[in-house]
Amino acid sequence: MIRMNKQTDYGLLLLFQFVRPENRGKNLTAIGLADATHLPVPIVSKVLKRLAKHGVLRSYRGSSGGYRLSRDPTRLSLAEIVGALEGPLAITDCLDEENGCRREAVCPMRDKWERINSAMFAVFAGISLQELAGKMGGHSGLIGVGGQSRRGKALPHPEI
Amino acid sequence: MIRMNKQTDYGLLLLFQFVRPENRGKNLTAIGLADATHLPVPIVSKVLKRLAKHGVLRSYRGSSGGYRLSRDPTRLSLAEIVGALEGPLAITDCLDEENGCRREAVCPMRDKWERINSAMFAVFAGISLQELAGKMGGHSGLIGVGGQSRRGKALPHPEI
DNA sequence: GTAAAATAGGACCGATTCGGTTCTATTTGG
DNA sequence: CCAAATAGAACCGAATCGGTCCTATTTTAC
Repeated sequence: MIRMNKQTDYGLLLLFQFVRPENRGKNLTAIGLADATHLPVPIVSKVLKRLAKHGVLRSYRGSSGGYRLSRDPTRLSLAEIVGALEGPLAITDCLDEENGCRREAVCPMRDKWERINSAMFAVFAGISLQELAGKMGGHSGLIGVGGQSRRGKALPHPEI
Repeated sequence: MIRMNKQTDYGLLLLFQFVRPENRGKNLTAIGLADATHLPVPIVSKVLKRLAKHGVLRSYRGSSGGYRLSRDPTRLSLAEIVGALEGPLAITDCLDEENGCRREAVCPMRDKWERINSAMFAVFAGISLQELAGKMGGHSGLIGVGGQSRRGKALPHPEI
């Protein structure tokens, strides 16, 4: 019922690379990351661009360019990352100004969806990239979750 | 990032009808529900069938047949409803026995996704149909949410 | 100042999924 | 036996997804 698309999956794998101690403070390039993760370069590039566009990564052009985290991984939330890769959370036709339902005053669903969505968001917002990337050591906001991507035949996750 | 499809939306609207006091204990038919909700009959029928197939509703054939809730609405969770309409929660290629990632021992994502997924599930499991259908009176598990369906141009939600 | 290395951004395509419709059983009650 | 109802599957167009490719643009290094 909740489906995480593959690019989100790839994106997290890539972001983990940035958290590795030996990579802290370095610019990582699309090619280098593709090599490290064994993912195809075009995909890596596309995902990185998207992350940069939404402020999760900062990009630097030119030779010796690349990407780095826009912030300390303790301050990058899963909500932000997933939001960058999957589009805005909780866009419902109900809430959409243009096509949306014009019967807010009567519609019984609207406020309920809003509340449910906030609860979901809170779960994601409470998990930092650092926690995700870590060895699950320190307490994380994780209560217990399981996730996905449902279509396509995933490339196996390479070790990071 | 989380997207609820339209049938789930319709499904909840339909289920709300079953919770209305004047409908308690009655068989409600697809045609009757379509009329009450102003949704097209085929869609209503399809959604009801799916809910029945997954045990949210119980169906009765023949004339004077119809549907009713399989359980008291206080004991039907949103997790169950959404699961019925959107398919199993948290099916990831990672976890899929057939095509899935064969590197569980190494893969850094698997347990994290599992935990995140469980957290999401817990949010949905903690909300009953009764709470959703209610006037938001008594305390509900809802912390605050907002939701959606992103494609298609939704029919406006009729009053229930 | 020029070449090389890197990102930016969008077009594109096949495959899948989604939303919705329709048709044919099957069951049940009168 | 007929009518009313669900069961279930096939089907179709449209939108989305996963992935590739191509053409700017920017920046560094020489």
